[in-house]
Amino acid sequence: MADLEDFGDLLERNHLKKTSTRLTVLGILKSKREAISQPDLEKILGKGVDRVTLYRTLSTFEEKGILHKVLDLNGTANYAFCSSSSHSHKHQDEHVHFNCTACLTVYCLDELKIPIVNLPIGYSSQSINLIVYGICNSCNEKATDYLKKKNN
Amino acid sequence: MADLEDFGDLLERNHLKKTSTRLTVLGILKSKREAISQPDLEKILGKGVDRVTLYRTLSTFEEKGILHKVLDLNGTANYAFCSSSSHSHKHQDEHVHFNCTACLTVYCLDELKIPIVNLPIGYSSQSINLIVYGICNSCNEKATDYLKKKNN
DNA sequence: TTAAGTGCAAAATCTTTGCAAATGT
DNA sequence: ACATTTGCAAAGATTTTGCACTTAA
Repeated sequence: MADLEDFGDLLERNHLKKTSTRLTVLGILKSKREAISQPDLEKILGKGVDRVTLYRTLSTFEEKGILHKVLDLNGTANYAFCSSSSHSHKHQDEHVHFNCTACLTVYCLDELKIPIVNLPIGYSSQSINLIVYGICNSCNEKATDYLKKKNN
Repeated sequence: MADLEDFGDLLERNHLKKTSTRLTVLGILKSKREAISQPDLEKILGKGVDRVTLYRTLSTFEEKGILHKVLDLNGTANYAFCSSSSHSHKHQDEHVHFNCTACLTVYCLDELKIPIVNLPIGYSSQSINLIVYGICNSCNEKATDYLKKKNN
């Protein structure tokens, strides 16, 4: 699998050492299109990885622009792989996020770009965050299935 | 001042008792167009108001749709008066927020409505949150003044 | 009077810090 | 070998809970 190689490159480019925690975290996040919270990552990783290390790993990745942070409904930080992370050092994640209020998953809708906002005079923009709260595809389907069953 | 009366009405309409903490908090938030964090409110209120009561006051107000919660850069909850709070029970705050990365103030840009987002099939929206990070008018002016002084 | 709201103490979470030991280059 | 990263313990910060007391209606 070339992915591990890619992660190695990615870490190297960012002057970070290629440690197992870092590779694992990148692997998990790359494989999903969801943003995952620190507590959830902790569950996935099991107790092989120290919580503090995870905190540090995530904030390092965020500083380097490898991951971006999305705050969900509760203000919990969720992390997702930056599709543009290979391009630059800059923290740019100008796509829409979707937070399902049923399953709490945070989706990165990479294809949906954030429209331009005309700020009042004197205000200058550094970055933008647009998050839509609602019911995701999967939860909507579950609800539909449930109703079907009920009516049969 | 008719405001206190208004707050009384507002509380009554929401089946909440007219207590001094609630009136004070509403007064503070109504007078600003900024969203204020729990710690900042606590500072303003002084130790006359218990921290726990403040937490409960804010979350009650949010549930009732009297205040809306905006998460700033750090994921800290900031609360602002809902301009539409008089209309309905629904939590609708579809305007843009601005979080200054210099002074950390969260502004409600009520006049800036959030553009419509076309979600992928199967996703349904309940509410939307758009927050722009950057430098606010006041901080930009301070920077300009500083440069002027420096060059004279 | 009495249900709702408050204040205090204490628990539960969440996040950061300091430092010695381990690890990648 | 040496700077970086990790793990642990502990501190700090934030938020919630339980319960007796108080207050608005």
